[in-house]
Amino acid sequence: MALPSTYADRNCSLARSLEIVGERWTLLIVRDAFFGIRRFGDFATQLGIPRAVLTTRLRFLVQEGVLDHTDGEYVLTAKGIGLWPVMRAMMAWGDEHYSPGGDKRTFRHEADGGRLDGASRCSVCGEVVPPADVTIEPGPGYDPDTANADPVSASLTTPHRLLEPLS
Amino acid sequence: MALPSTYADRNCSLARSLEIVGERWTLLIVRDAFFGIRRFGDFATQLGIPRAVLTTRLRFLVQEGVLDHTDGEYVLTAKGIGLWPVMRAMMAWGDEHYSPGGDKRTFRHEADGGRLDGASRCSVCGEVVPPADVTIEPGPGYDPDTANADPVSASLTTPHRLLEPLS
DNA sequence: CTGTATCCTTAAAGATACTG
DNA sequence: CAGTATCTTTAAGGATACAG
Repeated sequence: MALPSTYADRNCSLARSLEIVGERWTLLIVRDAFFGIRRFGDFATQLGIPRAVLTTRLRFLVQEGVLDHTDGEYVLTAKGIGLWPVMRAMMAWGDEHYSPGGDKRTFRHEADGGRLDGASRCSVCGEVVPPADVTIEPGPGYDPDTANADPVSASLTTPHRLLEPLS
Repeated sequence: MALPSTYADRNCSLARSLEIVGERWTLLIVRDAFFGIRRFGDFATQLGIPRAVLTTRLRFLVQEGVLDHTDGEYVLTAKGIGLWPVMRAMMAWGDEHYSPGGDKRTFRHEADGGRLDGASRCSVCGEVVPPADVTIEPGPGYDPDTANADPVSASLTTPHRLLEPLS
């Protein structure tokens, strides 16, 4: 077979995680879920992912307990929210090495307005802040010119709290 | 085209990172580099990756400045070492949700023997420990039965310091 | 031991149209 | 708006052989 679903080395938790979220598109779907996207069509337009592929990915994430599917909405479960440190670590690395103008997005501790570092530690209170208490806004490196023009993307770049559905 | 090299949304540092390390096998190659593998043949046998694919991946990682290729050895650059938080976050998520017997591997602060959490924070001194000061050993959830039998894998499971070449 | 080079096969991406 | 259904194309897995 060409693309077996399993990496040879299952005795490693990295390989195991990659079997769940290592496929193409998957982490971008999870990211959008953190940013407030919940509906099939919104994922599709925001990501530009083929709808058939999106169907497969969403179904798999629901099956694995990363997303919950109720009333046509896909919402992160506690297990899915547990992926936040992964997202942040990847974003921080990308910002550091591929975004000379500064971070693409700024995350803040809603309670005190402190900036969060790559490990979600607040610059004001020093605590690690869970995603439910985090707000997102465009960062200094965000480039409006290369952003998508659709309404969904526009909602995404409006400052708001993580995990809350888009208005 | 089926698998273009670029995600639509480049205005996101996560998407940008995934363009570099989001391809199949790539993060496992980086993991093995952290664990001390440096030679083409060792990557190939440890991962069971087709040699042609390995060639492509290594070349790309060198081109992107994640690996340095000198004297037939592939070694992580500072930029590559910067991926450690990503690796750890993914391992921690996998351990939590897919390794009921406990963590597959234990990471310790070599200086004081403290255990490191998913953010590489030491349980003894409380500091975030860089990979060069970290030792790796099999964790409680490590299953020797499902481990590879080859000498390379055996070296990997022997307690040792990260980034040091295998003996 | 480090790669390249074939050749075959298949999963899955992309594009587009369509159904409930 | 949610999701299927086709159809074409391609990356990459698997096997194997070979060159420096």
